[in-house]
Formats: sequence, C-alpha cells, structure tokens
Amino acid sequence: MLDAASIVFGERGYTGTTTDAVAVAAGVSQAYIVRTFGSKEALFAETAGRALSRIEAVFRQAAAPDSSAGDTVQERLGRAYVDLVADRGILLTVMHLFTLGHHDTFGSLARDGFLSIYRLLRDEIGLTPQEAEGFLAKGMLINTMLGLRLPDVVTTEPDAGELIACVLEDATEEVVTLTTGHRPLGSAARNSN
Amino acid sequence: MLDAASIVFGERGYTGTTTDAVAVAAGVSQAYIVRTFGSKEALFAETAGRALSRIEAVFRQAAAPDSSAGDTVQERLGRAYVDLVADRGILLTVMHLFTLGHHDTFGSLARDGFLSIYRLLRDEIGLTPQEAEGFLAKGMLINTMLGLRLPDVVTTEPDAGELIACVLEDATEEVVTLTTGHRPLGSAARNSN
DNA sequence: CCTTGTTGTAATCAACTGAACACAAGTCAC
DNA sequence: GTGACTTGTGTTCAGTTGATTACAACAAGG
Repeated sequence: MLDAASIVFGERGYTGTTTDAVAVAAGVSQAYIVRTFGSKEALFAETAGRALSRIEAVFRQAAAPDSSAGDTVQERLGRAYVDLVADRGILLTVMHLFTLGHHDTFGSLARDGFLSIYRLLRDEIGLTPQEAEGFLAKGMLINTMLGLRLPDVVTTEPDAGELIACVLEDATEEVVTLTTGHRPLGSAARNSN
Repeated sequence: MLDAASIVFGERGYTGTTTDAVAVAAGVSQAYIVRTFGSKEALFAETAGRALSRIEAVFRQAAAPDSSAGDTVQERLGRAYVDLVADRGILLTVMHLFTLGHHDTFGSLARDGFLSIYRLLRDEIGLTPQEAEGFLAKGMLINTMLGLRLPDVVTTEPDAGELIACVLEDATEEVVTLTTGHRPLGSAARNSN
C-alpha cells in the first residue's frame, strides 16, 4: 500500500491525490486505506517519511567505500542517485513534499527532511558546503526534469535529449529506459555494432 | 487578479488552490474569477504562462550588456534571478507547473516552458549546455528552498542559513529580507558599524 | 461453541468546490 | 431615455472526496 501511495503521490502531489486513487493502485478499497493510516494526512506523512529514509539510506550506503576502489565519493553518489530514479515515486514524492513549506503540518517535516539530507552530505559523507550545494542543485534539476516527464519526449524534442544527456552523462540511457520503457534515441545504432 | 492568482498558486499549487482563495486574495467574488477566465484551468494556464513570459523577459534583459561593463553574463543572470525572487509567486508558480508533467493539459505546457528557458539560455544568451545546466540546477535549488520556506527558519536553523548563504552569496541578505520581512541573522551587527 | 481480534468491503454522509444562473448597477452610444 | 454592453455579486447546484459506520469472512484460543 505504501508503494502504491508513493507512486500516486509522486505523480499528482498531496492535494492532487485522492485516497481512492491510492486504493485503486494498491488494489484495496478506499475505506481500508483511510482506516489503516487514520487519515490522508497520516498516509502522506508516512509515505514521505519513508521516501526520505530511503534516500538517506542510499546516500549513506554510497558513502561507504566498500565497492571497488578508484572512484570518488561524488561518482558513487551520482550512481546512487540513478538507483533512486529507478524506484519510481520516491524522488517525486519528496519533491512534492518540498513544495509544501507553507503547509501547517508538512512544512516543518519538509524542511527537516531537506536539511537532514544536507547534513548527511556534509557531516557524514564529508562534502564541503559548496560540494553539497552542487550535488543538491543537480538533484533538484533531475527531480524537476522527472516531474516534467522530460524523458518521455526525448525522441521528439532534441533539446530535451541534449539537456538530459548533459546532466546524466553515462547514465542517460539507463534513466530514459527506466522512466519510459522505450528505447532512447540513438541507442539502437550504438548498441547494434 | 492575475497577481493574486500567482501568489496563491505559488503557495498551494494547482490542485491545492481553490478559485475562492484566489477571489479572496484578489478582492472579488469567486463567481467573477471563474467567469472572467472561463475555468480554473484557464486561469492557471494564463497565470503560469505570464510567469514564464516574465522569467524569459528578465533573462533576456540580463543578457543585454547595457549595464556598466566588467561583469559577466553569469553575474547579470544571477542578479536577474534575485529580482525574480522579489516578485513573490512567479518562481513558485512555475515550480508547481513543472511538477505537472503527467497532466493532460499542463504537461506539454510545462515541458515547452522549461525547454523554452533552456533554449533562451543557450541560443540567445550564448551559454554552453553545461553552463545552462549549471544555471538551471542552481535555479531549481533556489526554487526548492523557496518552496520549503527555508528563509523563514534561517534564524532557528543555522544549517539553513549556511546553505542559503552558500547558494546566494552576496544576495543572501536581500533574499531573506524579501521573503520573510524580518532582518536576517547577523545583518544588524554587520550594518551597524 | 463462542468470544475476540484481524482483515476487508459496501454504503453512506457531510463538507468542499468549480461552475452556472439570475440579477443589479453603471456606462456608453445614439 | 433607451437599448446594449460591461462589471460584478448572491445563490444555487452537481460532482467529488475524506471520513464514518455497519457488516461479512475468517482465524485463533480456550
């Protein structure tokens, strides 16, 4: 049920999501959703909290240099971010949470979650504030492009493809395939050799 | 009325905004809002379109090197962005638009608007794709922090202040004052000399 | 058997919300 | 002054939505 909620909240945001839509996605009744979590607010709080925890866990794991040496922390963080993209819903749910700063209930939750990630990057992973800023900025740009569904139009909008490739570099194909299901432009020619 | 709509949509997003809330903010009746613009969808389309136009106009103006020489395009663009922050609602309305990629009506409007800004930076202002990416990323980070209302807690959360200062540098004080109305931490000591 | 608790649904309700309608007041042309 | 048009409001309505309640199926324990 939380998985379904994550996907639906990620697509439509908090106010745009009905408990019925989550119920349909989860394959249960709307009444059951509401009774299980108490309210729509509580459901979103739990969904968003889980998404934040997952992001932090993935970053923490990327910080541990247990993988084959030779790559920098930044590179490991970048690959970790691509893994997060695969988990459809998490990044977009958090992005929607970040637009709720004015909300009575979720405002502080959103700020705490954001600052918690910043502290994780700075204190545990050891990035400088400038490095953390750059990483966060790139992440916000990726989240925005995901919210725009820019990968969907990569075949019809060459500029979208250029920008995505510029941001994601080697991970472009993987992300486009993950988020659209179809084969990205030009990959066939490159792979068929 | 569009000014009021921009503020309200920027705070609560498209689905979170009622036509009545816009009407109250504009000082007219709800019926008048709906009849003037035809529908809530049309109102948001016009509000978001105006916000996009304003952003593009400000960037275009920053590109023209009519101001005193010696500063780079990047610096002029940065100052232009701070000007946009002052216009409460514009950046946040556009940010909400950018989360509507899945929407039947606004999805393509959002993608077109975003790509239009990218093309403006690249073709008219002459940034390389990498420079444009960096500028957009920083912009998305600023938008996110505005949506979080991070400047509001700058006095109680030192890390928020650090991050904001890291992103905005010289413009920190100006932005915090603009978005909160109160005096940012430490500005009194620095100004009272 | 029977009580208790869990899992789940159908039906219903009250509040909210976008939209429509009728109508009033003013303005302007002629 | 009178018909037409604009500006604007009060009222009402139908659809949506979060939440509640009553109820069914089922397992477990004693």
